[in-house]
Amino acid sequence: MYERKIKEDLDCGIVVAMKVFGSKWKPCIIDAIGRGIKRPSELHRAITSTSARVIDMQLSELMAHGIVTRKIHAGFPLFVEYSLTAVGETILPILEQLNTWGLNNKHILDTPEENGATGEDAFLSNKRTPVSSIC
Amino acid sequence: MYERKIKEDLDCGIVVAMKVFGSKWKPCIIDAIGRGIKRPSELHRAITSTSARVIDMQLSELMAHGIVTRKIHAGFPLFVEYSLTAVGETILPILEQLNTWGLNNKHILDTPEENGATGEDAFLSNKRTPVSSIC
DNA sequence: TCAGGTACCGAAAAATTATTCGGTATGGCT
DNA sequence: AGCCATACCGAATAATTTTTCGGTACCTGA
Repeated sequence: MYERKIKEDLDCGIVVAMKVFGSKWKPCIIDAIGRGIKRPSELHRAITSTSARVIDMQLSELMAHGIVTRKIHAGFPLFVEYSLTAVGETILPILEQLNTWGLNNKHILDTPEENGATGEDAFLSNKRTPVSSIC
Repeated sequence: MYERKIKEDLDCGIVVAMKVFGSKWKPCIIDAIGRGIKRPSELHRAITSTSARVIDMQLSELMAHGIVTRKIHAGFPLFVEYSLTAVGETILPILEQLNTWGLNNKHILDTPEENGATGEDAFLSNKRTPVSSIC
């Protein structure tokens, strides 16, 4: 018989942030909306690494947490537009840092072996890649 | 019969960053080591929201990715000390931002219902909490 | 009425991640 | 030898997240 022994600690800001936008695709979706890709069909086309269903689900979670809002444009053609809330906007600079870090350090995931024990090599080889993500 | 249809896209820095330190406990571990909590037994005591096994496993992944190094102090008492590599250090400012964001917005996870559609209320109620996490 | 675009959702399966339990090994102390 | 503290690991299970498949519904123009 198993029984969960450990309760969550929501007093840690990092834990909170990871719960709100730390899933596999939410950062990419927030990033895309921040770049002006706002319609579901556009998002589905822009984020090709996952399925439309996933994007829809994550969008509704983001909406439930007040990160994005949904506006229905009636008329024709009927379409929907997601936008970042004021809170959602505050996530963008963090995503930019995450993206920069990832681009500068993507070699880490290249070869499972060969990790300079000191990390100095990796540090020196940083390229300071300009920011731009297309997940 | 299922068959994976979508391949990963490691050209997105955000995806890379999330893979390297985006798991449930890695940010807390990196944060703790950055604060000088370096011995496994210390980490186990400091991070009470998860088990020792998890911390050990995550540490070895962080080591494989060149984020931390392990030093064995022989003699008595024999003990182990983990330290951040130069690359690992570059993660700290990002964690600080994540923590600040989470502390400022933890109310988001409070009530599953009641989300101001605009997010303005949440924005105005931000407290700009000073940074400090004890996961 | 039918095709085509848009937006969405339910449910099952798969994949991933986290957790628990029960070990091993080393060295010092009594 | 027995006990304690340290550090670590294997394997089964649980929990969570992601993915797939197969739908519904609405509106328009042909």
